[in-house]
Amino acid sequence: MIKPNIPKGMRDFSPVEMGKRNYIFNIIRNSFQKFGFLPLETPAMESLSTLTGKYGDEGDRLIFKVLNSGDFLEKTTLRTDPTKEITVQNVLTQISEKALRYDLTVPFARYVVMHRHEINFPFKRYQIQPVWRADRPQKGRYREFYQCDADIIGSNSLWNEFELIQLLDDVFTRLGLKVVIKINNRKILSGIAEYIGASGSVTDITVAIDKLDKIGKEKVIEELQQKGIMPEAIDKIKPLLDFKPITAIGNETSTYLNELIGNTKIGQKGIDELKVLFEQTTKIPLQTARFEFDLTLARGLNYYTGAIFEVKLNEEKIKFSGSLSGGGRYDDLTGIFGLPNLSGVGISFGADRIYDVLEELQLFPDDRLNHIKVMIANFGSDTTGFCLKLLYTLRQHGIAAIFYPDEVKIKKQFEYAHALKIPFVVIIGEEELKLEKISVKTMSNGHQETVSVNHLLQLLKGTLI
RNA sequence: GUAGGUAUAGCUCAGUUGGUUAGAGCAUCAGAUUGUGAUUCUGAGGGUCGUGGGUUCGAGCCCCAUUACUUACCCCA
Repeated sequence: MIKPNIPKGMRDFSPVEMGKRNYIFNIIRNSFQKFGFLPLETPAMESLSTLTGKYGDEGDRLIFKVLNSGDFLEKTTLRTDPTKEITVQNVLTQISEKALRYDLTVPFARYVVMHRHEINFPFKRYQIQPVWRADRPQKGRYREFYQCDADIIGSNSLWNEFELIQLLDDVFTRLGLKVVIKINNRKILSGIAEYIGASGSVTDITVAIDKLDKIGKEKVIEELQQKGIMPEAIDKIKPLLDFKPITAIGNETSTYLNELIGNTKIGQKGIDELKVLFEQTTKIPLQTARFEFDLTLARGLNYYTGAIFEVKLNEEKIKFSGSLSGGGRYDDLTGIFGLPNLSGVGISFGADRIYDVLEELQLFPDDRLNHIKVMIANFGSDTTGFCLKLLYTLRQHGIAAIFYPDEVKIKKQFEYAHALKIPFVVIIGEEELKLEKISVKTMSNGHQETVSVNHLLQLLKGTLI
């Protein structure tokens, strides 16, 4: 006998959990559609070459590679070709040519390039699918998890950024979660890098700055030194490390930012973009989300070039450090696939993390989680005919109904209905057959009455109180 | 990749300086109640104490190894 198990970081979802997960997905999907995004799905596997090099060295390591089919060892040249050194990289390229998707953005870029002639730009698409990462699982981190992405590609307009901010606000408002939407602009960070004479190290600088709230100012400076940033350059960055998130950009902030970026064109553009978004959010305020500019927000993914977003939980009751959502503008994601100058901006919701947070805050609504409305109890073959007819009628009226299939003790049948949280149980025994009526019990309060079929339909449709 | 923690019934966990037959709650099943769940009462089943070795008269407990799980770091949703 094999002891049943599932691989590390993988999870089953029980019916109860699926009810909760669907609640989240439905809200997100509904918002996506409301904002005019169109659905798209891509396969679980992509060519390995599509994925590698897009997520940095760290990301490449976390891609799940799929072994080639057949006798892949026979086909390798490693044993016959003595000039080829046996390294992980060399072996890998010969035995694996496809991999599980690591996120939804890169497959989307690949799709856009492949279908560029049939797509109407600007293209707004949403995609809700699992992604896989060979990460060490821990709290809030899984090896298989769902991303819910919305991207607009083929438009440079800042209105897209603003729409995504509204979309974030819409989703988290409807989920009942208090969040803060943090925003920054990679152009400002690039401007700073250029000004301090370290343009080549933008990624190193952003990655280091991104760790600020975790490891503190001193350690960030240490890391910058290790990355080979000149001491005088680090001195110029130091004021940035004392930056505290703000909710509006006044004159004081502008002056401060201008000093940090010097006179760099790109830095100035970043500041301008930021100002437009803040102006918009004062004209059309967000429903519940707090909107913050955080100069120290960097985000690791290195394809971002403009605005970057991150959503964090803003609840006093619980601590949850991971981000619930994130995204940004990427100017040239499709360039690597041979389609340059196509700008896009997108966001991604982490459904699994949202689940964990809603669970901890007990914010899942009780209703809607079980969709079965009524169970017809089984009283034996004499009544089965009538029961099945009623079952058919109920379903014709769009009511989710089940018939207890086995002729067992009534007690057991009620226990079953109770365990499944089915709100109504219908009883049809000899007495009911004689009267041509049915008895219906409301499980929440124990009330039971004998009624006509029409009355039952009205009750189950909620038109009776 | 680095560093900790945990492993005892289906689940959550007790288990005294190492001492005789390893416990509780929940869950399951049966009954009190032959047409009624959630409450109450009674009873029952369920364990090679993760695995392998060592110390000891004696190990769930101490030591070593190993595996699995888990948390933090790195990175990220």
